[in-house]
Amino acid sequence: MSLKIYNTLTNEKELFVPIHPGKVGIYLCGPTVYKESHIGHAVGPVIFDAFKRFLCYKGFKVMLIVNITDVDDKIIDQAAAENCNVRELAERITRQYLDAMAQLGVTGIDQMPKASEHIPDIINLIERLINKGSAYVSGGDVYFDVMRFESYGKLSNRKMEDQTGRREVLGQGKRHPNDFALWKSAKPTEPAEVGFDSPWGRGRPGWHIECSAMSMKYLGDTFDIHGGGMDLIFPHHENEIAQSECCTGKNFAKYWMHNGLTRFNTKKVSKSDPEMQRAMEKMTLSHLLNTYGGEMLRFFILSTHYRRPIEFSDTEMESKQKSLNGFYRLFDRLERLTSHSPYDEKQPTLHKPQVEIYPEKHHAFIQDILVMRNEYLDMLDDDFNTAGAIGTLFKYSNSINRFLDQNQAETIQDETVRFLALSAARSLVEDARVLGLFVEKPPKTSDHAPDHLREDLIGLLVRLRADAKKDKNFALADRIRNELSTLGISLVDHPGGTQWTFADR
RNA sequence: GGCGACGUGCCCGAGUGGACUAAGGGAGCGGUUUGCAAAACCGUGAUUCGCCGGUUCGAAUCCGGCCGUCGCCUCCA
Repeated sequence: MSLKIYNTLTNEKELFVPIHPGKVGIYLCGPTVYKESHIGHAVGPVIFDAFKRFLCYKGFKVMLIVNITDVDDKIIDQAAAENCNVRELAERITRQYLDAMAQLGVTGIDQMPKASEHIPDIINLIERLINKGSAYVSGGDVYFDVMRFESYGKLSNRKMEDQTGRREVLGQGKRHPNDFALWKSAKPTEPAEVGFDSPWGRGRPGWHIECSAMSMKYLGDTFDIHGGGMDLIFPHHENEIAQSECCTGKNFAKYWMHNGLTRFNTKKVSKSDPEMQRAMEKMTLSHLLNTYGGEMLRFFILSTHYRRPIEFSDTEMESKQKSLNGFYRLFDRLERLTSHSPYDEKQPTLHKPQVEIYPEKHHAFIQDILVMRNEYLDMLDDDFNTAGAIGTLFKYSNSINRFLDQNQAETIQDETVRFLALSAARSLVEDARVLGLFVEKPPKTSDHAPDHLREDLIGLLVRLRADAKKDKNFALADRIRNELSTLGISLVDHPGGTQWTFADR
């Protein structure tokens, strides 16, 4: 089966045919770095990282670009509020964002261009637009002239007439209310570090132009897929299309993929919504990664189809955590049985030609697994249905556990059964890795163990030893004292009880 | 006001014309197993997919209307 994806431009599921056979260029709109990133900012990168892995699995050579918008009004405002340097703020937030991406296993981004480092490209693009008559200078500002782009509104299905109903406000020096800034002149109150020299005086780029400049720089005038959150369709992506296509005279992106927005209490998670601000603490990436870990968050995001809204809540996170643990337990079970880990790439997966080498009574199980592999990949081919694909991963897990139970794998030493199950689990892991799941074995020790755990455990042993002494089981009592001693903990009995100390104290 | 999305069992969530007698997960209940517990496994749950009409041999799935929730039109992943 071949890949179909839903294209916002046509409002249809389309067969995916890359512009250049075998190669795919993807541009995803990244964050504006002015406040700590929240769960919503992880959705796009996780989905597109997983999508890239899937495309690579299918044999495409993929270039994935995610931008960082580090020149923007909001960064200036926030820096002023925090009384810090604009560049420093942007860099700090960017570092946090990159750290979160690493924890989420987002490894597929080839370039993360920053707006501030592409000012010449942006200026060049604006100049071309002015020369073509699609943009005009007004004071120190430059505006895009939407009347010059016939198909303005083709992405968001908006008609020009509809627009004027709500906001009649004709911006300072704008010819049409929908005209948007390509270049904004510097204001006297703004800090010096946010200004750049341009043919129109000192200033900085408008919001949409950096994405046009950077996407075309890295992927060419026309590229395969442009992605982002659904809230960007208008005006951001609409404006990107307008300015890019006016400039080059060519189609901009062939497919537009928009992910659903994350909600909390049915409302969109947003940095700028004051009501959301109060709940934001538990939705920042740093908090979520600390409490749940990267794989769990990734699993959570991919458990919903990308075009749907994700309903975030702690109870749902906990529910998902439990289901994810089921996979870990299965992997542990196989490791106990075979002394090999399903994470180990040297262990074989299940393949069709292998069927005959196993006894006939196991053929049904093998068939089962092979069917699931196909089902899994079919799901991903159908508009990248990761939710459905993860559903089949659960079926895999159930099937393997059942096979082990039925063959009493723990009590009957049947290496065929055990290693067949291991191979099946290896297939599961390999399939999951197409989405970037189960790439690495999670650490066994809990990072969240409280500091007092060590003391509590010693206390427990001391109490058990007291019970042993009461039962006159002095052999056990002495053993506990001796073994603790070799661990550097001395136990000293007093009439009132037992006192323990670390030997080095 | 304009544009758009969504409404599936207790919760989450796939399915978008026939294999749906609606996947899967979490919770619940009953069972197998177990010294006990946990885990695992088995069984159980929507005669029904917001409501009302229509198209069709056939609809959760297409069309129309209504209700509800949310998003965009100002900054947003």
